[in-house]
Amino acid sequence: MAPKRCWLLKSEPASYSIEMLEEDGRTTWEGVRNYQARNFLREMKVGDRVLFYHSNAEPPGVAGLAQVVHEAYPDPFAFDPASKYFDPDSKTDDPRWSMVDLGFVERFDEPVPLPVLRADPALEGMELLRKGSRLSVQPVTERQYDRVVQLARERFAGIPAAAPKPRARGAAAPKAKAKPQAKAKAVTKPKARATKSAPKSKPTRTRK
DNA sequence: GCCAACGTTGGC
DNA sequence: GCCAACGTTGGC
Repeated sequence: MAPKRCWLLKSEPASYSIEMLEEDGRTTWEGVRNYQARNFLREMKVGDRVLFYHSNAEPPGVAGLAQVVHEAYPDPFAFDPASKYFDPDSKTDDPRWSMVDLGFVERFDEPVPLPVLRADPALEGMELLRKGSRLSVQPVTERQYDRVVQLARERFAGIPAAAPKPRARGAAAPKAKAKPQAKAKAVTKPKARATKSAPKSKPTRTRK
């Protein structure tokens, strides 16, 4: 089996939050209208792990985990003139935009805020932390992924950089527990924001 | 609300 | 192909 990759996806919680994903169990990730982000979507494989990031939130931060449950396929919203994701230049015989399906994995008890990510030396170089980084779909290394998860656990436990628990020789490494996958109900709800190449339709602004 | 950073568009 | 104008993202 191909090794699983790790990603970070941004969403405005007012548009689509980790809480909504938890409730839905799974969702479609339409609406990405940026070529670089699209290309990353197309690289995704079922089982890839996803950091679910809340942008334009207070505070912005990684709010939980998801996983890829369906690889990339043409984004039909690009063909729908009524959709805010409509792109008249995307033809059905040559779809320009792609989307994936995401499954809920876990909602952090508390999001890991952006300033905490920035302050962590282990996350130096992470795309999200680059000045001016706007990419809504971005790869992260496994090391970065694991570190963010660790930060989430530590913060809620209220302990500083915990020393690893001693483990009996030969004992299996503890697995990060994932909450049971909620029932797979298909939802169709625009949420991923991205640069519009389509002339109409503004993404929902969440505040100002 | 401000604005830096970035992507896209279109005139030339 | 250049690049100015414009629109968007998203932290602050």
